Amino acid sequence: MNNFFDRIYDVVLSIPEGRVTTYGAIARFIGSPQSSRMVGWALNQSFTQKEKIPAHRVVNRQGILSGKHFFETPTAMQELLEQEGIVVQNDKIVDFDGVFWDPNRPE
DNA sequence: CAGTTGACACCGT
DNA sequence: AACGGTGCCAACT
Repeated sequence: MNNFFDRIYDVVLSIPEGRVTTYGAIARFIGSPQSSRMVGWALNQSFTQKEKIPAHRVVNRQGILSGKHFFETPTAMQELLEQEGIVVQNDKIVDFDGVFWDPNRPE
């Protein structure tokens, strides 16, 4: 079925609270570093999936909340990240490097 | 069945 | 350093 997406979901769900990851990191984890776009696609479908995907923990390589527009409210993603303890400013994670979590290198 | 899109990333200018 | 254009894989129309 969604073998590809399922793997992406598994990674996203593996993101610890207060941490975030990038599309490139996930794409590389699934074995397709060039398929970063697929990660975004999977997260787009994540809303249709039964499983709850913390898409707010996934940002682009710049640490910018690129998908905030996809949430119910444009501020929902930022609010959620702030709840996790992540500092977000101007739709961008301030200490992105500090909260960045690599699926291939969990600590 | 074929064409276009898509929450990105990387290289070149 | 910043901006623009190209490349990638799979799904959607």
